[in-house]
Amino acid sequence: MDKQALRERQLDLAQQVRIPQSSRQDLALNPGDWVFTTDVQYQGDIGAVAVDVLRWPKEPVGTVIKTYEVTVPYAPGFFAFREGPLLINALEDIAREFNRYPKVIITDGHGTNHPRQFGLACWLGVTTGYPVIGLAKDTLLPYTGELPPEQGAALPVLLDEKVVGHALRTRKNVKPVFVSAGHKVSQGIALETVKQLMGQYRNIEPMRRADQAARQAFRG
DNA sequence: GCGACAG
DNA sequence: ATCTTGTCGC
Ligand SMILES: [Mg+2]
Repeated sequence: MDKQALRERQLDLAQQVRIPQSSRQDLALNPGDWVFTTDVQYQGDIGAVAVDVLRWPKEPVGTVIKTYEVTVPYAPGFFAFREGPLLINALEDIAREFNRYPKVIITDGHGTNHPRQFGLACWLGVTTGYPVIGLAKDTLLPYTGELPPEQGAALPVLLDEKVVGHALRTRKNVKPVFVSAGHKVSQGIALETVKQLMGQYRNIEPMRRADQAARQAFRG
């Protein structure tokens, strides 16, 4: 598939994305709910997927590591087609081996903060039906305004006057991360959920663990 | 045309 | 993302 065909595929699938407008249909996390956070490390054509499992709001349960072959090259704006299938594999393996299913998933990559409002978190949500939140360290779209230096400060990211995500300062005086809804969660709840997972570092706690674990897969 | 880009 | 340990600075 060429770029234009992939763009059309994204625009088509984007029709299936559901971002709740009323709190009635929004994500509601209760104590003990399962939250999965994913990250992937790449080495050649191998991808090591790490899935951090936690019970809301703060109890780390463990991290699962799985490796799969990677067949799709990276291209900005089309990241979902590369990383998405690996995440599906990992979720299927976890379901089979541990009989465990997430209430929400947090991905290392954007949701609606995307030129066609269809980043990795949207793709994963539409593909699986799970609520998904996108979390990335850089943004393709600009945010305007002066982001206060304090931890917890946030500013919206706009696309055609629509809020498609937020810049969130997870640590004082450090470059923000970017939070956006992927599927079945509002921008506001996505932001609040990530805020509650902030720790001492720029990366939220579960993403740090996933990053660390995936990295570990290629060492010893 | 320039620039610049999730992982 | 990867190549990669110690070192510099807030
Ligand atoms: Mg990553």
